[in-house]
Amino acid sequence: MSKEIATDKAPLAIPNQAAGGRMTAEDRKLQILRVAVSLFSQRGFGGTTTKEIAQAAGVSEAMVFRHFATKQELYSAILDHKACSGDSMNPEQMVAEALKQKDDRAVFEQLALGALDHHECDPEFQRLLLHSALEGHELAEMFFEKFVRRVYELLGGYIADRQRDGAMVKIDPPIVVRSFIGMIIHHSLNNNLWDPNRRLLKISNVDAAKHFTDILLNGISLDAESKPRKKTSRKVSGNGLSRKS
Amino acid sequence: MSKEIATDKAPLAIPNQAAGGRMTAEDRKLQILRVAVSLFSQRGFGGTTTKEIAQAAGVSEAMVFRHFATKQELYSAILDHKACSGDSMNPEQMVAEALKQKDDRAVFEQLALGALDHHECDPEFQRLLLHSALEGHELAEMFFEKFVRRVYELLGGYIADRQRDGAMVKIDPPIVVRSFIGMIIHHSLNNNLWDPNRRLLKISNVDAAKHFTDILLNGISLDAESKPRKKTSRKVSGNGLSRKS
DNA sequence: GCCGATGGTAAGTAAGTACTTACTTTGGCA
DNA sequence: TGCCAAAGTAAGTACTTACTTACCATCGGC
Repeated sequence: MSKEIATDKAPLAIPNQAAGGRMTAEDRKLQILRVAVSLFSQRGFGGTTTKEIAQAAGVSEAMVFRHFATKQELYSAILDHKACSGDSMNPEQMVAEALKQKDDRAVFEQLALGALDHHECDPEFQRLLLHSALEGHELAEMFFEKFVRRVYELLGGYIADRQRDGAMVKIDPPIVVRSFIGMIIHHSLNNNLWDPNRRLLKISNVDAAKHFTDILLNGISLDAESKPRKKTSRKVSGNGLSRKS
Repeated sequence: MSKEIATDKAPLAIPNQAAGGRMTAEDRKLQILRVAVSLFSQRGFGGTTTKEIAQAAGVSEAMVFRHFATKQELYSAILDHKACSGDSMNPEQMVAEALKQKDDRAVFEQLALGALDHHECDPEFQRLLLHSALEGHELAEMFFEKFVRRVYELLGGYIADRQRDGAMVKIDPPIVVRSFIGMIIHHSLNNNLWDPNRRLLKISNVDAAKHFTDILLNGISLDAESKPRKKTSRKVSGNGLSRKS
């Protein structure tokens, strides 16, 4: 009662040909891959059977194994395809111009908007990535090394630069990066996973990017008293646990 | 070659009695539950077999089914136990004092520190919750309703209050909450899932809580020029995509 | 010392599971 | 037209899965 296949016999997402018809090997392989992406992202690797994949693609199980030697190979092919294909976002070129001009607001806002849009139009990717991270799949590690680390270096480097310029407070740059990426990823995760119908917060990506950038750059406090803004890192009083009045 | 049981025959985490010995039903049930928590959090529901659970607990598979009628029931019992037991953190009482005194820094910092510490000493919970959210288990929804929503109401209410006081800029409170929670959860997720050996950022929970609070309250910019701090929500210039010099 | 309740098990079963084999259909082209 | 490589399948195989059944072992009370 819980497991229902998206399509019972009619194949979904046929690249080149009419439903039910015979396809070229390449087209069929791509179609199986796409179907598998959808199922894996919904149920994870262990939760998806090769039979389900075949059914959803409208072919026999043997066809799945003609194109992908093992289920594991199919899974890897998916993550490869997702991670390496052109639709993967490229942070460097996305903010290259803003970086050059040292336009802080544009740097952060564009990065946030790019990530939010990307996650919105390809929510499967985030689920897939989470599944593979939880299952300890090597491809999650690869994504981390090839993408996450790069973003940290890019943004962290820029922040260090701006600190030298005297334009930003001297907090360890990785902490700032983590804070900002945290706002973005967590927001996407909320939209895609926890709260898809936006019960807690309904906001456009553009506005979200703006506000996250606003908060990062300027904070939310207004009373000047609590803002000893100098170039040294601010010291929080004591342990911050019991300040009276 | 990939699946290894934590213990091959010696049971782990025996509550009351020596290994191999006979236990009371209650003790055994609790032990099986604990073992299952560990396995489910590592491999997820679909990725864990009842045989593995039995082996790790040092009993026969039949014992698992004596205490829990089905695998699903065991899973639910785990999430129930995790969500309802006393070790679940209570945000209200955690920051009650700080709220009363309107000590912004203490409110956010204590909440952050509480959450980070909680996630650190019980990393299984976060993994379990993610698995159940991805698998669409009802208990994820329950957690969301009973915990996440409450935090949003608590913090959001406080922020609205402080905005009325003229102490905070007028951004929609849920956005501020999402930003802050995002920093915290994402940081925990990095520590527990993506980067357990802290390659990108090595920082104590106390320091992390301080810095996240710092950033939220004060931002990172130093140049006064870019900070038109008035009580109306700041307007980001144009679309922020191509500002020249 | 034996007895019933309870903790515990060995050895199943039926329904999956990933993956294979031996076979049939089809479309393009010499 | 006829042929053959490639697309496709039905029906397996060997193994694992969640779950059962029928049977022991041990402990406390009489």
